[in-house]
Amino acid sequence: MSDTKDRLLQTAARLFHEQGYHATGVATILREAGVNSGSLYHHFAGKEALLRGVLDWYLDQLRPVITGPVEAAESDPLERIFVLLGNYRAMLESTGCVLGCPIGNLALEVSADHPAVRPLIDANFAQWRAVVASWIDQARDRLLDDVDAEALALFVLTTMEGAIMLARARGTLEPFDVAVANLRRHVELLTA
Amino acid sequence: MSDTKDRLLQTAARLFHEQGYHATGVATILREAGVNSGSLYHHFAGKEALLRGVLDWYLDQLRPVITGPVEAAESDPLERIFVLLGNYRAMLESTGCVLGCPIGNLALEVSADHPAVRPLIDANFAQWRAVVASWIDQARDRLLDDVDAEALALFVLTTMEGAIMLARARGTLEPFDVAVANLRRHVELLTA
Amino acid sequence: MSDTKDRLLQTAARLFHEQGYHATGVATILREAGVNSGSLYHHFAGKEALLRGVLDWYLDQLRPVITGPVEAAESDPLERIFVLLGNYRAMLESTGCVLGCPIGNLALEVSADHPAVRPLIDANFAQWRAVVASWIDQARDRLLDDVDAEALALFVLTTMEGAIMLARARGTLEPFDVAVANLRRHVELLTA
Amino acid sequence: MSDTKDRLLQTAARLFHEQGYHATGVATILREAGVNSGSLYHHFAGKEALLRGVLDWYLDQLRPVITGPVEAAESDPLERIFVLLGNYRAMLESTGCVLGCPIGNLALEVSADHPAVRPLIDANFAQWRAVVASWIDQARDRLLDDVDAEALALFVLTTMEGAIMLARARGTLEPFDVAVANLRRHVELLTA
DNA sequence: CATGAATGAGTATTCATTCAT
DNA sequence: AATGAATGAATACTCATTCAT
Repeated sequence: MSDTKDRLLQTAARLFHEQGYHATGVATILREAGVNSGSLYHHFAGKEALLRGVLDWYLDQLRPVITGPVEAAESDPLERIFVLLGNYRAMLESTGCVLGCPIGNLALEVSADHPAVRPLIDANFAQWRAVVASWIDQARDRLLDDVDAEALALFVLTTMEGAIMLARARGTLEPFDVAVANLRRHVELLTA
Repeated sequence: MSDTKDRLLQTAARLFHEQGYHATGVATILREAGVNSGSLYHHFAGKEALLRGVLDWYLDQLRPVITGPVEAAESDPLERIFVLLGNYRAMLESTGCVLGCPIGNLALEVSADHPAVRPLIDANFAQWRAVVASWIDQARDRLLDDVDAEALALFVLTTMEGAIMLARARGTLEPFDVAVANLRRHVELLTA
Repeated sequence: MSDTKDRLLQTAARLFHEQGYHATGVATILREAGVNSGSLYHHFAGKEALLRGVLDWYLDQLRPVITGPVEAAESDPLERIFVLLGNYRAMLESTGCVLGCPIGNLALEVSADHPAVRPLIDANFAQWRAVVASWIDQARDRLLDDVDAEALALFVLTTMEGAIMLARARGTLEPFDVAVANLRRHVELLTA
Repeated sequence: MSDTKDRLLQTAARLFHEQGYHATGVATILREAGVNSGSLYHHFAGKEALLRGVLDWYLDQLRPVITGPVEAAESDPLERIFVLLGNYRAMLESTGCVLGCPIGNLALEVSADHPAVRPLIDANFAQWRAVVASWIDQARDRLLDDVDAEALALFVLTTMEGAIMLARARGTLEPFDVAVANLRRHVELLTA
């Protein structure tokens, strides 16, 4: 991948995360990436294609950057869930509860009117969920028999996305922490 | 409240919900409300003030329109939670999983760069949560002693917001239903 | 004159002086005067008519407020010129060289495209010049025979307006003081 | 310099001179220059930056276009002053006393609320004054010993700016001619 | 592949003014 | 005389995109 294209993707990813898709102008991406407008349209069909490129890139990064390190750092499969959530908490904390999950931000803003983008957002969610499901599956002998790993993984994801949303709205970590505490209680009840 | 102002609020509420805040142009609001540009700025200081008006209006509507009917239709306090979630499901279903919670849509898009709006989003979440907490509190003798009504109400909210987000991203109701099923299981475990 | 009309005139006079005619919006005048838009158009035909009202008011004020006090404070007719210029200097000084002669500000901005206003600006200049000419005339026996009082009065006025312009452009009183020093020298040469 | 940028500068210079800064809309400049709105903001940061560009351009033009021809046409240094003033008189005459000094017009309108512009206006005045001072300096042996070339040059400038202002307000050349006659008398007295 | 000028519809907002009450 | 909502053209400026070099 050319350096220019890479710089565009990283800059766009950051700005879409910080400001959202519509609030981020192409001119801002170009300026901050140090790229000319002509070059953007050489590498991407337009702003939406750049967004798709960003979501592809997130998908590639998910295992090596997001879930892989959690697996390396924590061997207990159920505990990995809470280490992962703790990492998102750390991002919220270090940014004053401004930056949460980049996919979640885009999901609500872009799903409705950009049909070509929605599958990529869904794919990111699906892979995140699949990794967490694999962890739960590894702990299936500690869980009640009727626990569905895929379903519980989705519940982890909805909790995280909802928790980030409320933490951003409040401007404090409290909603995030309360939501995660509820989730932990739920997992404990399922392991009783 | 004047007719013009009311029409602006209702039109803006609908468009912000359907398209998001940034993707909705003032010109579109004016055209669909049948209002001249000058009149908007007679009633509101600007687009952001209009958004604040919308969020104030949502707050006023919450009990009479959202939670009140649930209380009228269902007497079991815990079951009310699932009736309420069912109503959001119905909105998703009738719009092809496009329209979910109007507050949640705005929370992620606007929290970061519109500091004057964030408290109003938080207030909407807080009041929703307070009503649900009051229901849980009414059922406290059926719940484990250590259940915190406020905390559990927040968990209901994060589940709902996360569930709507995933249903919109997928374009189907499945994630919503799976999340709600998890939540129901959680409540059942707390009533054992 | 009604209180409302008076307040409009005084507020408009101040704002036109501070910001200029085009840069002052009617809405600002109304807000700062505490008057409704309907009332303005009851008393004046429009913004330009308000400006004409201001210029009429300046003309009324000229003798009682501008030149009268100079005559009361200084008996030497030639010295009165420099007392008068000193008063304009004081206004420049107390406003950081921002506010000079209100008529001069408007003359350049409005003469070209508001033909109904120009005669009023000219009348203000003419009356100012007439008063100064009367002072010079009182000192005619101390001046060279060929000194034309009207002509010299105009020279005083051009010096003052040019001096204010340069002081505003520089942001210091130096150009004003230098110009007045030149003028004093000129008067001295004419009294030799 | 690109053709587009040049056309913008020349058109803006003309319109700012004819109508003033605030009374000239960006749309008018664009229409008369035959330039698209986007292009203006490619070359200039905004309307004020365009004004700064105009003032820079005036500064560049001052010697080659304004004072240079005077030096070529008239060898007597003191007489050059009156040739220069005569050129401004010709501009007033050919435009029905509407167009005077483009810098003076802007000085009063823009000095107060556009701090970034003021130094450029001052620079134009300063350079004009410096050229005239150099002429006076060349005639220093014909002038009284205590004549300060810089101070007298400023007096020439204030006279000219004040004279143009009054000629525009009156709509005739008479105030200009009277002011210049006074100035000529002053110079004669200094050469006695 | 890069450059950067050009495009022109679109943005939110302000303008002076009118008018029904 | 006063009120304040309504009017809609005009304001300065930004948008994503195109294209000749």
